[in-house]
Amino acid sequence: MAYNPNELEPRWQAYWARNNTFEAREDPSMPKFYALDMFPYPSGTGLHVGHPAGYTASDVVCRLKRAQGYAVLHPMGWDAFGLPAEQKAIAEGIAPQVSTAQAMDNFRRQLQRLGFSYDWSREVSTADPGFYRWTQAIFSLLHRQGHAYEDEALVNWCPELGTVLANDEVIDGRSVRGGFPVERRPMRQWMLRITAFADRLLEGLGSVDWPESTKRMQREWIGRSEGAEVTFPVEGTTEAITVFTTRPDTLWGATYLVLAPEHPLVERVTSPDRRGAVEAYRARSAARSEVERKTSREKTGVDTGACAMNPVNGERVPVWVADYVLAGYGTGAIMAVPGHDERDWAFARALGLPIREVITGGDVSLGAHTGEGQMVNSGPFDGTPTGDREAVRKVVAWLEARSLGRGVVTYGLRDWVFARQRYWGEPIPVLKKDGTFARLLRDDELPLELPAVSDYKPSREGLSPLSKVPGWARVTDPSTGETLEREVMTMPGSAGSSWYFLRFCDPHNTRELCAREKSDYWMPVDLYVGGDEHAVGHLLYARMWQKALKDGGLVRDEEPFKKLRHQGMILGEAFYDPTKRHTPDKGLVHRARVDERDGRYFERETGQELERRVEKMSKSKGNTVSPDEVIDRYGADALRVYLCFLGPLEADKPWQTQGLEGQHTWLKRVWRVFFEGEEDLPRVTDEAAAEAELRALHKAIKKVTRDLEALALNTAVSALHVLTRECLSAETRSRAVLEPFAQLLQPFAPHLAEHLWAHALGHDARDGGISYAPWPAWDERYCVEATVTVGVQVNGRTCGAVELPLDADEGTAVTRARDVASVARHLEGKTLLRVIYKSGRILNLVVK
RNA sequence: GGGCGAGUGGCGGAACGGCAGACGCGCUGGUUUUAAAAACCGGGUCACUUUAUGGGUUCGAUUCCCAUCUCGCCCA
Repeated sequence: MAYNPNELEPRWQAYWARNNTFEAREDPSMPKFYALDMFPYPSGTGLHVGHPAGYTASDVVCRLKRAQGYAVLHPMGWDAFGLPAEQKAIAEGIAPQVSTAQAMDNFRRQLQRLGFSYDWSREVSTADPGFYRWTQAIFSLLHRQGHAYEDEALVNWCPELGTVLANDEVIDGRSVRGGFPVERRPMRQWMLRITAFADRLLEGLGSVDWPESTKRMQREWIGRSEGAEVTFPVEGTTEAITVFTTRPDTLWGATYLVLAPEHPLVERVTSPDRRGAVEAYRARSAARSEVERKTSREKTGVDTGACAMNPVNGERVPVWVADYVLAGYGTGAIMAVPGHDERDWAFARALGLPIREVITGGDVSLGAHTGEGQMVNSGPFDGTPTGDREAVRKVVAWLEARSLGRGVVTYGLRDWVFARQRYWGEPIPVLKKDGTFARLLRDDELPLELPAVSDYKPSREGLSPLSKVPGWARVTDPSTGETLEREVMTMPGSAGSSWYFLRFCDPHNTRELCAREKSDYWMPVDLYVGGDEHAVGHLLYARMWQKALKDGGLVRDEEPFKKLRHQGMILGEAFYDPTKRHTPDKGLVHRARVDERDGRYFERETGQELERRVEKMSKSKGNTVSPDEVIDRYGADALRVYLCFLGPLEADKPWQTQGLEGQHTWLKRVWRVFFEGEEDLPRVTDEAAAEAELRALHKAIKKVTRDLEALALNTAVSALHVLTRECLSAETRSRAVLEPFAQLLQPFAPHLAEHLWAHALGHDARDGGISYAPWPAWDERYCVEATVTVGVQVNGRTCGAVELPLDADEGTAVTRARDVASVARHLEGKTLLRVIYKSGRILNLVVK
């Protein structure tokens, strides 16, 4: 026989399951390692090969860590609530409970076929009442902490889906799922006060090992800006306009004020003769979307006829209304400093308003000067340099001393809309009386389970389907006998995922969401792997919950995820008919209808030549590859190795089936290192290994170990390729080399490694297999060579190489280099000016 | 418009500021075979003064700095 993954892999998977090989056990005497994958939404279409790309990386690291003596927690579960299952329920009448359970079974089966070392005894689903009972308990905690409140909020309302969507569920005014139009509409909502955590969310980023780009995105999302609120009295009235500015040092350059069209003062300050124009303008801007208003280059606005007084110098400044000012930011009103702000400058230019220089260093007649300089035309502050925000601090102190304004901090971050008008989510554990909050459910009333319903559509008014379940929506309070109503909104999809990592530490606890001793042992997550599309959503929400739970004494750590890495996407090929570029599907031709000839692609029926593009894998593009079909042909080990080998973890990588075949071929060669002949007789002997083999081995141990710790899986695999080649050409099949070889292989191709361990190396399967065999250590003596090839450069250009002892001195090196013909040629007739010699690296001869 | 990241053979990709192209795919010659596949052994890949382009720093730049172009992602 030969290497046969389809026979061998299921056997070892059964072996791991039978022996609970990957069960995580707390052991205070051992260092711990918690590796977490962002758990998937179990969709009906199953996994494609993009999913396991990240899972393989974390699994490889877990397998290394176990061998290195860590107690490893590596769990998997399901982000089971969500819109697709609900849409399916509306369309086909299949209960989400049923379709989700089926999808979970399929995902679990697919993941298990890949041989991931998950502790399946800790599997959780966010849609399981035993889980969401605690999601509800956390909501109650947040409510008690004052972080959950009801408010009218402008939300993204999608009439077609009958629900409110999060900002990241809306793109270009349409729903991400379904592409239906979305409108802004005020609605009563549950909100979570994530803004209360803004500073802690910023500070925490300083202590985590995350990609810089992700940290930056969170910082920008939080959008902290320091500035001042300054009040401008409106002439002839008792009203005053409060503006927010990040540049109080430019106050003396304010030549007009601008109110957002929605600002409540607009009505009260507008002079009678301007009322008509202002009303017309407000109506017009109400029809424009926020995005449109922010991006439009054309600056429009109308004069209200009112004048305000600049409190710092008593000047009269006109009050305008313009929609480049947004009601939701700051106070909804700005002081315009056209000399030093680009939008203000463009607006002033367009409408003929005065522009004044108050900071030197630019020419305000040509454009806004936004850089630093010295304050001028600024009364007592003339001559103050504006660098380092020192001028800002001085002006704020001056304003505060005269009660003209105060220093404030504003945030771009908005509170978190924490409610959906839909069925398939966690019920919010709240009872109401006559439509207003009565009380939270008590602990002994949880979980508040989702009732079965027959109709999954929202009501006409946009209320969740739960409102239509009479026996559920109205209840009698057992203690008081009062008739109360249940909250019929459910929680958003981001609820369960905001704390699931804690439940994995103690998944079966019926008394607490997670015992402190368990979370204190396992948390924080040592390695979190997932897509960068969650950079600001999930990763911010989860951090906020962690902080709230810490305040409640339920967890110890301020930050849940110590180290974060994003895996890139696996891209597939998609084919397009260039003549149909403007059709709705952009000329997409399904993979099954494409023929390849000489590296060109043609549509089978029509013969039309097609354009090949590498794009994200998706069902709709017909370019997905299922792990099942790959495993059937090549085995899970080959798939795992290929995913590791393809390229750096964070990079987007195109899938090529031929590349996968290459890794399958490599595993077959590994097989032949350990077995020979038709009968697969083990070749391992107890004879001593040759020096060359030991060198190859120890270099491989060193490279694989270091690369794995840096998550450079692709180069680690290439080191194993090299080791394989050395072993195949070696004279001996020494156990001293092959045993560590199998161990190095184990993280990548665990099934094959187990097989080699048991059948080629003769380990008793009752001893627990290869997973916990101590990771081999390398001996540096075998990693350094006695002689090295050193490149020789003349004037920085490489023109040859010499073989030198590692400790050769400069003189020897130069003498030897002169003997090399290609070097001598470059030296002919020149004088040697300088020699740069870095032992073992380079010899550079500078000549003239 | 702003921010970030990336441009290296036919392809995926390697290279602490030091011999560019490890490793793999593809291609190709051979051995074996009735033939093919598989397997094994070998080969170069005219990219060649060269890592998108132009400058700079340096004895030396794929690597560091500046500008330009192209692509991707995010924000607006």
